[in-house]
Amino acid sequence: MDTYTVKIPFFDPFAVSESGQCFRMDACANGFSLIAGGERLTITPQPDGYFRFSCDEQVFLRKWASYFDLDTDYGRFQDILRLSPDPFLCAAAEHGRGVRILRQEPWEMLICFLISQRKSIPAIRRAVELLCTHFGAPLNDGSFTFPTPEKLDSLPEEALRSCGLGYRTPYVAAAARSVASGETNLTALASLPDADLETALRRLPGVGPKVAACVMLFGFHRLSAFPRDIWMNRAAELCGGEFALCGCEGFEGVVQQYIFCYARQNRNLLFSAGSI
DNA sequence: GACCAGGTATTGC
DNA sequence: GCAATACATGGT
Repeated sequence: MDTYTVKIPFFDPFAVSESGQCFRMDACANGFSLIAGGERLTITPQPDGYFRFSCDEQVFLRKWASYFDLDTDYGRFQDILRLSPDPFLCAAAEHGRGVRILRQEPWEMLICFLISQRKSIPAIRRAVELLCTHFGAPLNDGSFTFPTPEKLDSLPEEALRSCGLGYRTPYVAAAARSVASGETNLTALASLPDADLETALRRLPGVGPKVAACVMLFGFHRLSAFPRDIWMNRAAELCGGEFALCGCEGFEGVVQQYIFCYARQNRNLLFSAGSI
């Protein structure tokens, strides 16, 4: 088995797996394992900030270095947030220092975040996994890739519904139809400026401001996108209603991920309502 | 068995 | 415009 070991700053696979941006990354015996781009990858943490990946150097450099966004300087984000006037942002950034914005596939992000609305993260993971095991392509280790637009488009809605999609079933079906037919060309959308990309995504039924922002941030690497979810609203209340994001222009989405992880990890501490 | 979940579309004012 | 409401199903 080929492996490649490399030192990566500002990278914590656990933090990434808990960040809610991906739904197919799990803890395993050796560390963490994920499926993306039609392949499984295992990440084994090593001492002193090194990580061992289950692929050779060439594949890592060609594929995974980009996936883990190694060209982006997260140290700069950390430096800026450390000096933020908002103590909540300082704490969130420190807590989330190992989070990176993965460069995931737009199609997969579109479907995952259509499903995500009013579902808990465990429920999202379950629905996504059912979609993959039922309609994805098998890998040699018994797992499955994320299904293609053509595959989902070929299915009766009842087949989609059986994966627990509920009322989101027609949203997923319409997205599959639009992408498979070429009406929505996700590759072409990648070259649009942020505002036009958002407009195009929101033409799809079930894509509102929050889902569009997630697809932009996690699928198109638009780091300015700031998905406003219930965790942002809860956390913002602790900050007097709104976050002080001045100075964070261009990487608001990274800040959002820091806040998301921090708020969820400390839900009992921060939100004493208890029932959350 | 309530209650809530990475929201959105629709309706009514 | 903006507030209220329905929405399928699963996790806790």
